[in-house]
Amino acid sequence: MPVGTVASVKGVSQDILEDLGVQILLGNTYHLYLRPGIEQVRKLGGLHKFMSWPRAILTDSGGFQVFSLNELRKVTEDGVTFRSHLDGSSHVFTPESAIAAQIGLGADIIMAFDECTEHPADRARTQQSMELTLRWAARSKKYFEEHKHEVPWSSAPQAEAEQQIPRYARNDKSLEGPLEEPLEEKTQALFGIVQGGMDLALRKESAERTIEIGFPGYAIGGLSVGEPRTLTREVVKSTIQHLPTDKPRYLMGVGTPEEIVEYANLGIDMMDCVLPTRAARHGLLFTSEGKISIKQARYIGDQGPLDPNCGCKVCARYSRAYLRHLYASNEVLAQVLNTVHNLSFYLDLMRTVRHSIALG
RNA sequence: GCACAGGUGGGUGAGUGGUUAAAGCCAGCAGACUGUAAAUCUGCCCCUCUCAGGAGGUACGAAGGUUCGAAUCCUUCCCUGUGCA
Repeated sequence: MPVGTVASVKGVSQDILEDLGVQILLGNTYHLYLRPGIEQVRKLGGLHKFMSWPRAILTDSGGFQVFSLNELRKVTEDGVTFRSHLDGSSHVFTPESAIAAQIGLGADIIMAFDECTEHPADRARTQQSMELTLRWAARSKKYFEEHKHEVPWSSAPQAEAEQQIPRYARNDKSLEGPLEEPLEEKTQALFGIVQGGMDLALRKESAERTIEIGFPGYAIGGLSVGEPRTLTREVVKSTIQHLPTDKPRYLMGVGTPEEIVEYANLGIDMMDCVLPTRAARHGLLFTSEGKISIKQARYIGDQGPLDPNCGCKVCARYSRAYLRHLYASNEVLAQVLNTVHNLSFYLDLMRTVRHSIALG
């Protein structure tokens, strides 16, 4: 899932994303809540319509932002008080308001409001944080069940609503990949999030108790927060065993090309990461032959394609020398082309993974 | 020719007697980036050694001088800009 935090995958337009075969995008409740505002998006017909994205969207609840904004926040039992990174104004998110916001945005998949436990954290702190996330998960679900029919597209006039119905509910055959039976109810899907830090026992407990609350999909959160990568893998490998195989299992916030293959191999169904898009903007490109820092002087006269084994439009058309020049010249086009390539590389990789799974 | 204003490291531009190999910015080089406060951030960026902490050399237009000590003060010269002839 490419990340489009503010209803924009930085550097590329929606038609490019469609051409790349992107099936689902990530958006962020926190950012959209601050600007342009949930009510504004709702009035404009929901996030799909607002950003003109006909396929699926997943919104993150804002739990992670609260974590990353760490000097600007205050966590209590009820929720989180934080200050806007835009203007310093004070706001409160609770499980209820985070879900209400996500209903207002109308994404296909929405996330329970969680606390992303910082790393490192001792066992007591990790457990206390995990317990809080569990209580918030129950509150998230309760609020969602009571309000899930209020999404913009479900309350819109029929014709318009049909257009805005998310892809998974529409059973859109034009998209690649096997499709399951359409859901009976045309509502959003609220996923729970497993926490528990780096403590495997707590991870197990968090998984079991989150399952007890009951969600149509489960995420593993609280990773990629500064821990060594080997530890991330260990926690995922252990945690996933406690999650049902007949529900989507979503690992939040990873990873490198090597890692996403590894995690898929462990059974992870969904992943999101800013890495391909951010790295692209910073001149770091992923190729079949490893990472390439296109800003390096060695590429100044390199007439070859970025990745000879890549079929993307950038590799088909432009040389490394040109891409380096665009980057060095600070051209916006560098960001566009680099992002197109990195996303293309990631999506190709995932297609290969799906193909491999299909082949057993 | 005269009168002002200037000449600082690849560029720009601070510094106007010692704590200055000389701020900042740009360019250049390298690195980081993993549920996006990120077109961002970090390091290097005169030369030579280095046990990486440092050591030595050269340097603020040129040449002389004053001084314990000069990019900073003085003299002459060269050059640039502007104005007047």
